[in-house]
Amino acid sequence: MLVRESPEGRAAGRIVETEGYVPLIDPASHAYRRRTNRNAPMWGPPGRAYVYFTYGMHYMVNLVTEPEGQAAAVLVRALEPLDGVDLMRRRRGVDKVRLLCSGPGKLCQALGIGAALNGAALQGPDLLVLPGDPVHEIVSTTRIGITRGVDLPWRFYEAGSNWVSRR
DNA sequence: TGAATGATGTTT
DNA sequence: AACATCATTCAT
Repeated sequence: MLVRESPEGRAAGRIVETEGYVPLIDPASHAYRRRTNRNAPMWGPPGRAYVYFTYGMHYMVNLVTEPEGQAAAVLVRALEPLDGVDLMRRRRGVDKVRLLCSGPGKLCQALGIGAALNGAALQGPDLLVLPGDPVHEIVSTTRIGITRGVDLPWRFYEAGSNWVSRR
């Protein structure tokens, strides 16, 4: 479960879809080659967020998972909205709950995650990752929206979930 | 229900 | 020039 605390209130959801990105062997990873200014948080200590801006209008949030220097991260692609649904609606300008967090750009907008949270602690005042209801059956597929590393089966989602980015 | 497309700014 | 996307539009 991913919790976002802000002055506007709390918004939270259960993580139901992710993608893995690793350095050196994964051509789709921002950290494929080396440390750059943008991907620096991926190379840092685990337990922090890597937030980046893409397509001129969307933020994406990753959870840095491996020890310093290893640059692996998990992209959060979809949440099952649990808390602060009305706040999410306001931020998204959308009514249907199904559309609030069913994509990496959508959930960042719904939770108010932007550049200010790049490098933020995942056990901090603004972001919090907690155990949620367990995911019992996980499906793995190839990743979405990439042009390299297309055969690596590193997208994972909860079987039968209504909240993932593709039905 | 699905394919095509434009929006928009940073990175390489 | 590409990009870890989304909402809208137009076609089936």
